[in-house]
Amino acid sequence: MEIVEEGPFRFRIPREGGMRVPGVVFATRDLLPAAAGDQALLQVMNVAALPGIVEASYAMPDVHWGYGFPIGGVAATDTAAGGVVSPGGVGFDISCGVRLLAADCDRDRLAPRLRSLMDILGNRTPRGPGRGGVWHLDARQLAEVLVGGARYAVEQGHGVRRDLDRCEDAGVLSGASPEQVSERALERGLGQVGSLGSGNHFLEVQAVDAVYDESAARAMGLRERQVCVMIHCGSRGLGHQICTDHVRVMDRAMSRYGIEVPDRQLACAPTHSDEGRAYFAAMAAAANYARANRQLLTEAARRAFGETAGCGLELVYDISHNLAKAETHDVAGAGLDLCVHRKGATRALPPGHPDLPRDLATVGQPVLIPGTMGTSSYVLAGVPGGGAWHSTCHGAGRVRSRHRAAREVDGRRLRADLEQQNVAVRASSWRGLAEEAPQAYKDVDAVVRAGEGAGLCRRVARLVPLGVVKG
DNA sequence: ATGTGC
Repeated sequence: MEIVEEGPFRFRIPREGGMRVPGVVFATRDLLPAAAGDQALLQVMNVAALPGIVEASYAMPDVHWGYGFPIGGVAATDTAAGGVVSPGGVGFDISCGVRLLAADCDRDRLAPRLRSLMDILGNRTPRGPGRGGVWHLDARQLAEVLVGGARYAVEQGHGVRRDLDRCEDAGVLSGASPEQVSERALERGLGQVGSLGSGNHFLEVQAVDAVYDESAARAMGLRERQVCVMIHCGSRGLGHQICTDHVRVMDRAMSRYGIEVPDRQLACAPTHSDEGRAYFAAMAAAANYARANRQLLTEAARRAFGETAGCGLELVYDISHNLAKAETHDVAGAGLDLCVHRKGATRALPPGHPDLPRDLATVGQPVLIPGTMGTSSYVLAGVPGGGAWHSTCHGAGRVRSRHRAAREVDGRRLRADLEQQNVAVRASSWRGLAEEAPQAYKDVDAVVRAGEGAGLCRRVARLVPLGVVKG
């Protein structure tokens, strides 16, 4: 394959074969996927063949191999021109995302209480595969969660109104219908609201370690040495089942629409088709589930902080990095209705965008980047003119498979190393911990520098871990 | 990511 360095932080994969648009990768040479067997750039090319794709098949600096679409991929299709929606462009963990809470205390004040706080968070945070959640629902309430998201959770007393002001879409994605969610998905989701899951999901107690933009940080409620909580989780078994169900339906339907894709994992259907609309309605339901999930974990963290440290936690922002959204964008002077897939990529609205919370209108949207255990996480902001439909990276990006990381790293040893660095670790399995070792990931500092260099976002603050509750 | 599989 041909890849052309177009400028700093920007590579181009010219059109060939069935590609309808070029590929554009925002990265440095060092960040390009290089691991043996990593087909991410081939996947960027495959995505470029989707019906209705507009401008380019984009990849963010943390791009790596995924199911059909690369993780770190962004693709928009023109809905009026037969553009498609593809479950593989969202990912199995629908609306997986990050929420950042800012404590009204500094790290020095928390230090003497940190261990007992971590014990309580560790004991009370449901996590690991298949385990239950903190909110026990009946079927009727689950349907309300699927339609109402974090807003329903807050209405039921799990949070405060201001939380919703600081959620993407005010905590609820419209267009969700529980009727499009299978019985099996509902069963899997029933007992998991308020749970982390496993893999790279976590709840971290962090401290603000550096501030790059003082006024933006202040507007977001952040200052040096302040304690924060970062929650990274998604829609659990419910979202996974929805993805599985709709991939199957679309795989069978594609030929009826005359759609051919280079990889079956890119199964898709026109956004206006029955299959496309059904997926969108189910995807929105999973997105609302994920938002309620993060809202319930927020309330659990607030109780733990209140009891042990007498601290409150204010929501900075809640943003998804696995979602397809209906958005209108200016393309060659005309407003087009697009279906924007972001898979392992984060929306980054620029200052002045009408969808921003009023008090962040001049700042831009907070973008939350979870780093790797023991390294940094970042708060970024959207910038004017941001490319790739106002999108940027979502995390460090994996460079070694789970399998290889588990083979090379000893989980107990990793925990001891982290504790040595004063990071308290509450793991759920040694293997799971090993799979998430820092050496399995790209350098998150380099990833966010590349995002900034490519004009996709700007850095606001860096956060370092004090303690991690690992999924 | 996932009751780590069809």
